[in-house]
Amino acid sequence: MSGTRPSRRSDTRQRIQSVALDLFAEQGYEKTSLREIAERLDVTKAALYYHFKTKEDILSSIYADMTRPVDELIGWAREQPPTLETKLEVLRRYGASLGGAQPLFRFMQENQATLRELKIRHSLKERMMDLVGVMVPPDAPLPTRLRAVTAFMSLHAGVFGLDAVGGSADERMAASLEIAGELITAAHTATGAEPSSR
Amino acid sequence: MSGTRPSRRSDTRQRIQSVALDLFAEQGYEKTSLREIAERLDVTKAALYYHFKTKEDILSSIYADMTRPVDELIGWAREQPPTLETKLEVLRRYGASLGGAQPLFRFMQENQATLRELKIRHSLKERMMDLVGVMVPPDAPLPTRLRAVTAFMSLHAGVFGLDAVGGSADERMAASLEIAGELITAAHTATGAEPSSR
DNA sequence: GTCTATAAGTGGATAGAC
DNA sequence: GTCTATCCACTTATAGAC
Repeated sequence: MSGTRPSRRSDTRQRIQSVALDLFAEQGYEKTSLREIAERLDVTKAALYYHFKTKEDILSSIYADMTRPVDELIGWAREQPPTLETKLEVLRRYGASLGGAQPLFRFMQENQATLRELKIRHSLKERMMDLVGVMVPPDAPLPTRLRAVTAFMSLHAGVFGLDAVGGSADERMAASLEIAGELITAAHTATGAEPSSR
Repeated sequence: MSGTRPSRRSDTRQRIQSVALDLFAEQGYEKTSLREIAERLDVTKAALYYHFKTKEDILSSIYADMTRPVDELIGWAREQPPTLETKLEVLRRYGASLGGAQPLFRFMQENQATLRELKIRHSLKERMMDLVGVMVPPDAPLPTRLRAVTAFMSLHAGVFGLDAVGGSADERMAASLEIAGELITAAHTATGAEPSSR
């Protein structure tokens, strides 16, 4: 190897992403100005424009970089046999992904109105439906599909937005996984995979 | 009665609220300008300022006027005996409230970041916890409390944001109530009210 | 009760020097 | 790769006429 790759490209780009995400998550996208981002980095607005074409471009790049794990999870899940065990594993991995990209997911959940207007795949809904597709067949009855949706919402609830309910982050995650597991189990058996004692 | 009350006060105030809510829900709070609201009503910005002190004041007034039913529901629920039947009735009534003030609740769900900064009781979380307090005792274990939270989230999911899951609004509401009912039933029996066949 | 006019400021974005 | 300087559209909000 002839060195550590000539293009470390300066880490400014990543520092911008990091600071921008913090501010976006804290105050919302619209209320965060480029001036504010630049100030916190001790550079000027014009410097931002060297690295990113527009404000929206900053957000898009963060989004693309951080959602890869979830996309990989969806890809992985589609290759597995649709057993209950697979589905429970998806829940566990998804929960872990949420933890890893917490500020981004929190931002996405709290700024849906903004994201709807931007050209970013607004992901919350779309990815959710991809995941639901892994959990239950597309022709499953409505309550069954909704059960799957609710399972993922329970995970989201456990990871952010529920400090009010108390407990540590780990405890909340464990509790969420328990509830999500019950919902998916109910949905799974309802699809006729293994008729339960009903 | 000496007439229909002197102060109809001009319905302009209400028309402003109505148009503003539409736009807020459609585009988000920050992206909606007073000019836009005024234009759609064929009045000028200054006219808005006659009826409301600030932009935020418009939103506050909408909020106050439309969330009364939920506050009343919480009040009602607190006077009832905490039976399972009471709790299921709370779910039904809450679902109906959501339907009645759909644009507002959708707005609140999609603009959490904005609401956090405004001086409005951001209600989504606070009201949710009030309702949870009706459903399970404050000292209930974490998974039990989280089950109650998830039940309300399921109702929200059924009312808005889930066109992707298919079905009519009525069908989604019925399915949501079913799932929410299951979660609350589990939480209820878990608190020792009536040990189930477990 | 609604208007015109304008204040005072912020936003995103660009040109061009260094 | 980062800066200075600037543009201009647009924002909330106010003063005061009608």
